[in-house]
Amino acid sequence: MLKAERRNFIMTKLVKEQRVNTIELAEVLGLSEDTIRRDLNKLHVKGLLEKVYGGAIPVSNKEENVFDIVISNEKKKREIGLKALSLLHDGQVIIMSGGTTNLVFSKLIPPLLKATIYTYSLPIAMQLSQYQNIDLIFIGGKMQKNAMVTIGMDVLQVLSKIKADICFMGASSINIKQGLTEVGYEVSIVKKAMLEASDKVVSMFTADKLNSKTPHVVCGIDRLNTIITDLNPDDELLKEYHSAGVIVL
Amino acid sequence: MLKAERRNFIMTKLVKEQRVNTIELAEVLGLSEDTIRRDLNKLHVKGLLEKVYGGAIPVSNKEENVFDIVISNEKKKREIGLKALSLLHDGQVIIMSGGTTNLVFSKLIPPLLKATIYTYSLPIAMQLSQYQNIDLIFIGGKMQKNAMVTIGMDVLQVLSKIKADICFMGASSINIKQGLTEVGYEVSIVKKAMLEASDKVVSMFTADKLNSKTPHVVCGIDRLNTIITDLNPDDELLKEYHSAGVIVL
DNA sequence: TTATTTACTGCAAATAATTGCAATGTTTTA
DNA sequence: TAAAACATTGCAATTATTTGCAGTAAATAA
Repeated sequence: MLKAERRNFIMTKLVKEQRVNTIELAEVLGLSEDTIRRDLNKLHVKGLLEKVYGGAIPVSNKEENVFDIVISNEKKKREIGLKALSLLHDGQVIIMSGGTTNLVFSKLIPPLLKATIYTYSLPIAMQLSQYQNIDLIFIGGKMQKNAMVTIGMDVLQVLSKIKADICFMGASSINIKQGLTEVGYEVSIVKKAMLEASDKVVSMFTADKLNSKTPHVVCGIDRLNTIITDLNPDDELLKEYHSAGVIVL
Repeated sequence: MLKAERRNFIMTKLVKEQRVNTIELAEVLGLSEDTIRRDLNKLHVKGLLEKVYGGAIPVSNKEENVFDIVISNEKKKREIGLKALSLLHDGQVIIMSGGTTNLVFSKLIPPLLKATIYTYSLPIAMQLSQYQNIDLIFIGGKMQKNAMVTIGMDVLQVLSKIKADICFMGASSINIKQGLTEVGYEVSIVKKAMLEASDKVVSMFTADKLNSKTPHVVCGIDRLNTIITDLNPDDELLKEYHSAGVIVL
């Protein structure tokens, strides 16, 4: 592990847990406490954290910035996104749902791809707005604040009027029996409309979502053309999905 | 393997794994570490990666992060925003245009304000999405990428159907004769629609926009109820506007 | 206060990076 | 075509960085 990686690891842990402990870090990283302390000192000098006796905490006066989106499991999500790139082609009409997996994917899109992309996620739209050859259409409506996506009638109405080649859909949970399920009712409705509007449906999610369930059904797995996870496609966990006729990447 | 190929290989691996290790690369490519280091140096000089002890990591893309919005004259814009706060009341229906002045204003809104806000700007929507008591409606449409706002028919259609109490409108340029003018045609059209949809129009801009002109007319100054700048309201520069019946804050 | 835990400092060993140099291969020029 | 100029690569010597350890200092807890 490179030093830079290690410092990243520390910062990520700090953001996630709002504190880090010197001894614990030394154990986890398999290094001496001295080294960890030196890292913490460097990060402190850079103003990235506040050192305290026993470890470190986030810098106190750092005002909460809505534009800093914390992505968990970013590495896994990047692997997923890289696999998904093979599904992109010039000229496609694409619908992208929200979620951090799709956000990571958005960052990996080839800079010169020519495509039309519909989305209803603010962060994804911001990310995609940097691509010069992409026609980007934001699906307006009432904002669901925590997820930063639009929901409701307006969204459904727009989706009912478009026809896309492919749809990249995040997932709260998936299992063989119920298929794709969502935490929120409104989001499940919107996702249903996305399905209807797309020829092909690709669902991307980290393996921890496999074989879990949330309240609102979106669709059975027979409705999915492709699923992409961070696992090897012939992992035991994915066997059932493959048998059910889903392409597993 | 050509040198160019090799460097491509390194860059690809770097993007995929977010790190490369000198020794590992030397093994994989069957070359000495020295050669790899020379490659990494070249790529570093070209700005394609960040060299660190033991290998390299991607260039810290903090600078080109779309989520980091650079705000010029932030201090002045904050002054303007603070003045504008007096115009906010619970229960209002508000339309907010884009621009960094409005973005700064958005950050200053009292956390508990109860209001309905329509906007067509991605950054402003992201900012406003943190307020729990604000009903936020994003006006969808085709994205204009540099400004990160939606434009076009869809936007006009939504605006034609709403009625707001107040509209906070940024400005490219303003002068006594032509009034408010814009750089882009599409944006000027959208702003006209905003005017029509609002009882009251407030325009906020830094003083450097005063007495300047851009190609596309939005409206005469008689159409503005209030203008807010970073100047003192009875500054000489604002006299004419005051005489024309505009409230100057 | 004392005991205990945590942090800092200098030092040495290990690891990595840089530099000059020579051998080899490639391109340009006469 | 041959010679010269240039580029690439690996090696060795030198230099720089990182790391853990030991001793000591500082902070916290009892």
